[in-house]
Amino acid sequence: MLRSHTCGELNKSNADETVTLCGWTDRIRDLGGANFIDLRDRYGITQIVFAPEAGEALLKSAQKLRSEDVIKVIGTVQPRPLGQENPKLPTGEIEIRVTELEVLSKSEVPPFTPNQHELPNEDLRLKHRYIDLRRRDMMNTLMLRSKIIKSMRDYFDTHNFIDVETPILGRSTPEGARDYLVPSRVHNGSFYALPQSPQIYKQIMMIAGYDRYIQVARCFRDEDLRADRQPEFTQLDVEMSFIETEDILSLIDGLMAELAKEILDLDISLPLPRMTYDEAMKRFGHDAPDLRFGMEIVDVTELAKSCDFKVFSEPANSGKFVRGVNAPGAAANYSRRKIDELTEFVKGNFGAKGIVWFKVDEEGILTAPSAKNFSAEQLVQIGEAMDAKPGDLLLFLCDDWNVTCRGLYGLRKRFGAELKLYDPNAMHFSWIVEFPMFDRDEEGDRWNAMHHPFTAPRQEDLATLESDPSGARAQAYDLVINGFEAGGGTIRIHDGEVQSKVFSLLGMTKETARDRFGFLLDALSYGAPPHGGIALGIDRVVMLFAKLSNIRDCIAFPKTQKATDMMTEAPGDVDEAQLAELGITIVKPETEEV
RNA sequence: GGCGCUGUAGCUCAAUUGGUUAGAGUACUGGACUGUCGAUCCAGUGGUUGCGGGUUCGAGUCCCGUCAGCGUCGCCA
Repeated sequence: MLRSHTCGELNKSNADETVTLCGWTDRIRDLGGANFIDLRDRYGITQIVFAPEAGEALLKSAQKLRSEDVIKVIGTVQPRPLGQENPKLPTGEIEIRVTELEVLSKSEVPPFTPNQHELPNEDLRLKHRYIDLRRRDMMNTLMLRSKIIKSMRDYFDTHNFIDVETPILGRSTPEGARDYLVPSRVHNGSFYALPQSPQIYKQIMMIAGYDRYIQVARCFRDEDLRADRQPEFTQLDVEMSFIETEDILSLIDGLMAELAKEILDLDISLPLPRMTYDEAMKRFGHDAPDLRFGMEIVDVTELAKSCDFKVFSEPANSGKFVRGVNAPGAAANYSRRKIDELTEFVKGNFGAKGIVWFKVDEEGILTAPSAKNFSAEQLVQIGEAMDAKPGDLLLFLCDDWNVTCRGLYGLRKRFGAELKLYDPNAMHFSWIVEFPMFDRDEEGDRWNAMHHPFTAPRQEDLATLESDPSGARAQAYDLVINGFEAGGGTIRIHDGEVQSKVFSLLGMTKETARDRFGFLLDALSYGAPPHGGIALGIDRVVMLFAKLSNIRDCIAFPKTQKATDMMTEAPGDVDEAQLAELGITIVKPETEEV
């Protein structure tokens, strides 16, 4: 070891010890006759002092040090002079009187420093990630991530789970997200696919009799990025045999309670609240609602049917919906111009036609340009339905179910943040259960699996599965934290007959099913236990526990929105020879005529 | 693919309705300073205003295109 101690551990009890420290020079305070340097490593900061007593030469060489030089110093631990302690540092009551200095590595002038107050632009941070990762915040986050993953592993180990690694090079499956493909050299023209999740492997582990499996698994999906989505991400993948929905939920309940306690010292009461998918869509317009605040959606379609205001009555009487939200106390701060902005927001993002709004005045009366279209009684009824109080702003969308859901979800989310309707430190865990088995294909009248084609329907929906597919509910569940889908899973079909029914509803013939999932169907036919599982998005869990607003900040080397790595500049070109070996020719896209 | 925000010194930002030589803090360079801790003080270097076009007597500012980062919709079983 080059060092005897780290920069975070020395205190008064080490007084007079001779120590050797290594680290990066953080802040340098050169007073001419004496030089104070904050020496930094992962563990903390220790002040080292170059005093004239140690010799002119030493002081001179210390004065040549600059930001981010890596040095080794030998010196004695001394209590700081009275009144010179730094209460901000755990090591603040001591300092190191340096007797020897060795520069291990000189640094160029860095484009930014880990201690600066204003964070540089994100592209610069990503390009020089090795400097960004030196920042205390990043170190804390990555250490937190490590701790969370260790807690997860410990929890499942205690519950008798086996950690099994599954292949990264797999086979492309046609359902779901786009695959990342890897060309085969040995089989020119054939490709491996990187796993979107270890879904099929973990089911096969169940069939193989490993009844409790976990894996911290890297997953890959070639889809567009978001603040909470990266093309490669990490899942805590779990699967169990001989269990029902209840077993998975209570297992994960226990994990969440343990994490909340260990990481945040937070007591959460179990079982975590549960809400059906239908209820979530009705009350919040989304299957991952942020339940840290209210502002629920209210359906006033019935009221709207009988009023003279065509914007309300026409959609209401033609099978569409009039639904609204109450933005509490927002009337004063939302001018016509700001409401116009909200209108553009729902038009542009969710395909709504516009917003009908009312402000509630001091007497509790609804006022708006469109109010003249309503009788006084109708306005009162609307106000009551919305639980309107003086100063509130009521916003309505009149459209089909999906547009009202999406638009009001968007408005609710926006108001939640703008009106600070929740404590940003609050943590709300809940389950959304009973997802539909199928949803309608956008183009044709085909059914799509809402989760994946191996998801089991609820027992009580088995009989009507084929007669009423839209009413069939799945044994599927999502864990939602603060409005983020933190995980999701299902109980799987282990019965060949049910599986065939589902395939045929999805428009798959026996032959297609066999072609696509033959190996799994084979496996299922050789003695498959009832099984199910869940996958938690570790990046998102860490983001939420660390109170961050994007998952890039809890990933050491994340990718940009265009899925590039700014540090390594991946993806990059490869040699012609490499391509030739793989039998690949690049077809340049035709340049369009101007 | 659509929409939006951002892009000015190494970094973080400013620059009035489009108007003189594009400023400040910090970093950097040099100097002063023996108790600092976001050290202080003095001086200095540092600019293709992302890139390309256009409008104009004149563009950091307006328009068009383009690139990059971020947010979001589509997409993500």
